[in-house]
Amino acid sequence: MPQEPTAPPLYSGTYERAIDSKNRAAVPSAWIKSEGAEFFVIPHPQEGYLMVMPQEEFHSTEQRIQNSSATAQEKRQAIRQFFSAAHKVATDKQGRILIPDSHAVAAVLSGEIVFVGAGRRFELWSKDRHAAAAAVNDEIYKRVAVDIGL
Amino acid sequence: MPQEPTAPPLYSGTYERAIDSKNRAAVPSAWIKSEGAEFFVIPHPQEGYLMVMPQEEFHSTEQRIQNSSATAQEKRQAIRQFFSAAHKVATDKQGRILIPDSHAVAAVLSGEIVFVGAGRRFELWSKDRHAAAAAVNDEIYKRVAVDIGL
DNA sequence: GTAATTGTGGGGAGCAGTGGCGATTATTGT
DNA sequence: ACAATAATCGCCACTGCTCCCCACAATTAC
Repeated sequence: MPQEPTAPPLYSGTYERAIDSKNRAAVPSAWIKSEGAEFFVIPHPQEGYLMVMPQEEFHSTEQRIQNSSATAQEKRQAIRQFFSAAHKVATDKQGRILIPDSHAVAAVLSGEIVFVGAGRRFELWSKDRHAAAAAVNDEIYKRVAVDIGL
Repeated sequence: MPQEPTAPPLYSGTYERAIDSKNRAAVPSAWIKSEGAEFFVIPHPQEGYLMVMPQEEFHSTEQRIQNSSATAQEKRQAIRQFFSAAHKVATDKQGRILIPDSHAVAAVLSGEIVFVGAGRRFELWSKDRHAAAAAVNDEIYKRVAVDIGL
C-alpha cells in the first residue's frame, strides 16, 4: 500500500492580511507545515499579483515551460526570465515572509493584502485589485458551475 | 468495531441546528465518522447556501470542472475561484465546525440553520431560505414522481 | 427511575496576527 | 578601512480569535 510520505500541500481559502512598513506579511498559519518553510515568489507576468509556490511546484512550473511548444531559444529565454523574477523567501519565526521591494511595487502591495489559495500554490493580491479580479472570475465560475450542474 | 477501509460517506436527512455567536455549528453526529473530521466549505455559486464536502468529493468536483466543456482558460479561472472560495474546516472535540465569517454572511447563517444531506456532500442553509427552496423543490419532486410513476 | 448520548452556551487558556523596538548584518560613501 | 546608513530578523507586547473544557438541557437507552 503506497501511503504518501508527504502529502502534497493544498492551499485553499482566502485570507485578508496586512503588510507592514517593512514588507512583512504573515502567511496563514494553516498553510505553514514546518518551521521556516521556503517559498518562491514570482510576479505573475500579465496580471498584477504575486505567485507563491513551494520548491516542488516551482520545479514543476519550470518543466511546464520546458515542455511548451515554443522554440528552444524561446524556452531558454523564458526560463531565464522566470528564474530572474523568482525570489526565494522563508518564513521567519513569527511565520512571516519578507516581500522583495520590487515585487511589492509590481503588485501594488501595501496596507491590506489578500492571500488566495490556488491549489499547489497561492497568490498575493492587493485587496483592491483582488476585489476587481475576483468579480470577473466569479462570472466565469458561475457559468462553469451551471455547466457541470453544481 | 473495526472500521471499513474505504466506506464512501453518504449524507442523508435534514437536521435543524443552531449556529452560536462564535459561528459554531454542531454537525449531526450520524455524519461524523472519526474524531476531527475535515471538510471543505464552499458557498454555492448561485443559490445562497454552503456546500460542505470531504476531501475526496472536493477533488472530484475539481475534476468535473476540469472535464467541463469550457475553454482551457475559463477552466483555469473557474478552478481558481473554486479553490479561493473553499475553506478547510475540522470538527472540534464537541463535533462542531467553525464557519468562516464571510461564508456565514454569504449564506445568511445566524440563529437557526439546517443541515441537508446531499449524497456525497451536504449543505448548510439558513432556516428561512431552506424553507423557501424546499417548497420549490417539492413541486418539482412531485411532478417527477408522477412522471416515473412513483 | 438512572445512565449515556447529543446539542447548546459560556468562560478562559493559548495561539495567531500586528506593529514596534532593537540587535545584528549587509551595503554604501568617503 | 572605517563609519554611516540601510536592511533583515528576532523579540516582545497587545489584541482578538480559536478551541478546549465544563455545565446544562433534552432526548434516548437500559
